[in-house]
Amino acid sequence: MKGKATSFDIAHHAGVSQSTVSRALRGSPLVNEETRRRVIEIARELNYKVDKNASNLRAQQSSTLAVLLFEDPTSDDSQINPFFLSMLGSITRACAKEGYDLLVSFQSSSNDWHADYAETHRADGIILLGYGDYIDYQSKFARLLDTDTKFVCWGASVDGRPELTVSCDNHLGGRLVAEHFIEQGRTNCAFIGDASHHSPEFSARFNGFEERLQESGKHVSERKVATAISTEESGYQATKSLLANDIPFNALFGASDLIAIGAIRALQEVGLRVPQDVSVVGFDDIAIARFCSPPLSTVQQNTTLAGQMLVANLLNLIAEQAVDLPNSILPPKLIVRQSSQ
Amino acid sequence: MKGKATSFDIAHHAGVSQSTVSRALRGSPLVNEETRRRVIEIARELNYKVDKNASNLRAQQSSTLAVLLFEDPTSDDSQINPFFLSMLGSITRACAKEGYDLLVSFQSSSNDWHADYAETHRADGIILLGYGDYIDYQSKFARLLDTDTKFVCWGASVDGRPELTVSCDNHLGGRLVAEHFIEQGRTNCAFIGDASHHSPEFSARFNGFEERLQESGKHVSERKVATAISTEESGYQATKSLLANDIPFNALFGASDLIAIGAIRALQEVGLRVPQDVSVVGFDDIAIARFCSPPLSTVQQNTTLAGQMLVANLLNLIAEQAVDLPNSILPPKLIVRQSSQ
DNA sequence: CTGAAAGCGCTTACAG
DNA sequence: CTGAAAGCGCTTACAG
Repeated sequence: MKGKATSFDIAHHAGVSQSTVSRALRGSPLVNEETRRRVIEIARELNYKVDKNASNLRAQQSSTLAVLLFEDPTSDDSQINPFFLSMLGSITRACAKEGYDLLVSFQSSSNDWHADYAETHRADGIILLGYGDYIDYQSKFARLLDTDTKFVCWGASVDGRPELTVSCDNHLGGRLVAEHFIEQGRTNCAFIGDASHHSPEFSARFNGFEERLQESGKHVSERKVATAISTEESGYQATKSLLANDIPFNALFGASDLIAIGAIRALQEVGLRVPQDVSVVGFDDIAIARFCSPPLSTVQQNTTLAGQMLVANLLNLIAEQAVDLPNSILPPKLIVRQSSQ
Repeated sequence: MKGKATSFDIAHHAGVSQSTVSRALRGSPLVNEETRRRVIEIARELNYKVDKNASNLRAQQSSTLAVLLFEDPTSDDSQINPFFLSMLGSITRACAKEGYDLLVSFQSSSNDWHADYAETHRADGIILLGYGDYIDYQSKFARLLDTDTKFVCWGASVDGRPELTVSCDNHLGGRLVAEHFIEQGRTNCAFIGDASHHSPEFSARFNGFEERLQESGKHVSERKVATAISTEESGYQATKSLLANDIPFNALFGASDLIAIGAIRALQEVGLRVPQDVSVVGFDDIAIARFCSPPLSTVQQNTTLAGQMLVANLLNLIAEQAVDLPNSILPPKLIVRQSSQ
């Protein structure tokens, strides 16, 4: 009878009805403690485990969340941004703590999302992760809202539904970087990333950065901004193109760590020293940042907290409870390492 | 009727029986093509999706695999070894390609594994990932075998069941590193890792390394071996303790990249230059290896292939088909970077 | 090729 | 506190 026992088997052995077995095992108060003990004991002996498919079907919920990790369309297929991998880790832990299983799926952001986890009852809700095109997303969000799918999103905000988003205070993060450069007297700044409205997170970082600079009477010249997606290679190429313009700068803000690391490679390649000639700061604080050369200054996002909040907010949404908006914006923290001092 | 349609609804609209709807949607040949087209069309209109809980329950299988990532008991809770994260990525892709969903769970290797994914029918099979204590694992493997759970394991072999393992040829990997050191005339070697039988992968790397050295009439003195688990900090500490012995060496093999990176930090801290004074090679080729300072030479494991094979072998196991053993050992590849030349 | 029916293994009103 | 019964939404023999 290896791994095959059903609640009827337990009921038979315990001399009670199958309903009672179910109640006892689910911790229902409607069951005598002595009976419960006996049922639990027998269930253990027979190595009985509740069949999740059956209980999910009956209870019309799956106790499972799904995380969709969508990748930049042009990014290297094999390399996932370590930042999101780290988020994935904290989401996994947060789910486990809440007694939920976690389904993981990678999606290329160019395709339609396989968002039918909810519709097929495989998951009660969905967590969306990824840097991508904001404009592109809104229609996909609309489809999710249309099918009444419960979801929360990291970073990109959903039109008119701020409670569906958890994000870092990217604007403040950008300000912190500018402040740091100002303190060092490095105000001839370049920015590598995407300052357009296609990348809400990157542009918020840029806007905060620019805002703080302007408060000091400085600003980032348009000619010192180059567009890049969040990969090392893209950061490298964008910086190369900037250097080709032959316009000097003494500080560079990369919209993500991967971009900043690529930028450092491009700078070093033409003989510029980091930080002596150009001070470089990234964003994310991925594990690599500590170990690259020179160690990278960056704006840290608290992924542990982020994962917990994504899960907590999603579970609230599923339970149809109000989600506490103000707490869903996490504070960034500047980490100064050698690349900027 | 948003997202609520059942197969009966489709049947009603299409003027056929519910059985026919099910057959049509599952691609059964027992259905007229014209009928099928109509059913599919109506299903799309009504945004009907098959309820996975119901179909799983009825068909007694879940089309889901679970991956258990167990972590070194002493490793930092927040940081998962990037190597396994990368494996996780390739497993996720491989699953998707096979039409399977993937559940992810982190387990601390000290605890009992929550291996009841199979018993509760949440997953058809389990993939085990992690560096850990081999001795400790055998009893856990025994329990899985006992409950007739389908599983495959990365790295650590299961007593008497070689077909359940996919791994890198760690012994050959160790040989490659020794060969590289010999070519450079760096044969006064140290090893940081765990050469005991508790860590089968690490000790295989060590044994291959030692074997090749001995073929050249050299060997690793016991006093130049220090034990470490796969974290940067542990590699750092182990190297410190080795340096404290004041026995010189001019080459160091770290059993994993994280260990090697910690070793480099320890070496540089006491003023030893890498690679001029000590040549360093790691194992895994995690993303960080390319970016650390100096860039780390290492033995690359093909995680994409590894993920595919783990999934393929597990699916074979589930289908009760013979698993092709010889192919389950992947070739390692030496990547030479600055840290060793 | 199609339909009526059984049944997967639970949860949960309903009735005591 | 307990039991008999209905039913979650499918898949799949069985009978045409």
